[in-house]
Amino acid sequence: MDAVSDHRSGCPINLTVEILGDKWSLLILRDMMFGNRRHFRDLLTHSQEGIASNILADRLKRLVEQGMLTKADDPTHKQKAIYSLTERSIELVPVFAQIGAWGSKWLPVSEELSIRAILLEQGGPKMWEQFMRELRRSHLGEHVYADPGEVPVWMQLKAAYEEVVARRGRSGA
Amino acid sequence: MDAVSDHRSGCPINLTVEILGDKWSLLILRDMMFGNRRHFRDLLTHSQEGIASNILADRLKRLVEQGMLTKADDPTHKQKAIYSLTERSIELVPVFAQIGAWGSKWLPVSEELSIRAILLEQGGPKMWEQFMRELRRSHLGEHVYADPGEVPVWMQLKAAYEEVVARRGRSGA
DNA sequence: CCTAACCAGTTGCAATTTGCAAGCAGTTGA
DNA sequence: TCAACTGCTTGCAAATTGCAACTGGTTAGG
Repeated sequence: MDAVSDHRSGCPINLTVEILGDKWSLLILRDMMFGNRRHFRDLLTHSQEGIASNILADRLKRLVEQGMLTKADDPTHKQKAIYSLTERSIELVPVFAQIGAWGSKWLPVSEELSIRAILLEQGGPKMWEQFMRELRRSHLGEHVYADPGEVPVWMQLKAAYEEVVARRGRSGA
Repeated sequence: MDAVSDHRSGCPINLTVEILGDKWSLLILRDMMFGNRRHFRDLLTHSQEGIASNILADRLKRLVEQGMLTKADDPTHKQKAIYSLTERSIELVPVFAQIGAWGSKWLPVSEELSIRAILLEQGGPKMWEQFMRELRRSHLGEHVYADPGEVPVWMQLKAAYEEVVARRGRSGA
């Protein structure tokens, strides 16, 4: 019944690794967060890295059990399930921002896939907070109204991505 | 020869996961960074989570290959190897800080193992930078002099940890 | 000099996890 | 009515993990 029971240790890094420390969980959350994917097939067929369906099913199940996601019926389709981020997974935004910044600096990233990470890094905690508010609205159904003067983060990220893709399409390979 | 060759995708999150996305790599870096461990035996026998020697050997090899660590002979002992962090692994400090903060908030951490994470979060980017300077000095041998007025971060973390341990020793279990 | 402890791993093996391809029952839209 | 789509499941080979024992060499103490 101890906080440590069933875990290798009570260290916050270790406990996080026990949940997210595999080759796929973080990528699924990334796709839900930044790619706006909410359905199984959507995650499966648009996966950049080519996740297998059995792995996806297993990870979704685990993430739901761990409180990182919730699963609900889609009212528009009897077979469809909608997966949503929870508050605890939404609060991974700063973690994603730092990992994205680190990866963009040190690893052989492709330009069109790293532009969003760079933008998110430059935006800083203020932009992260705004993005988390947007995620709460669409995933938790919170009726928070956005500042009418601000451009939604997801829209900024989308525009930046498409700008790079268009530019590369015109000139390079 | 492309940036994507040999990788599942050029996404910074994915590339980071390919390096650190397993149950042990991040913990080894954590122990080197925050536990000041530099030798194989040291990492093996003081591992909170009980890593096996073959896994440790494999991960150290991989981390060296990936440029996250360097390995050198210890001049005081012919059989000893000294492992050091590199600039790229030192720059994971903000990532550790965010993960530690997230884990401390959402997971069943033990108080004595999370106090350092909380302190590092409260310290913010300024403290992270100072800590990275300290790591550069001891792992990269850089001759950067610390501001004489500031208490080293590792010392602050150590003091906070010991304070919790002492307090819990007196009262609780 | 002898010996026990210490050094960084290695080896063998069983159990678990992964990745791939194919398949499934039910649902929907044309 | 039927093809396409829904979220998975199954079977199986390959890779990875975890455990325990072991290795060849080094060093400190008596």
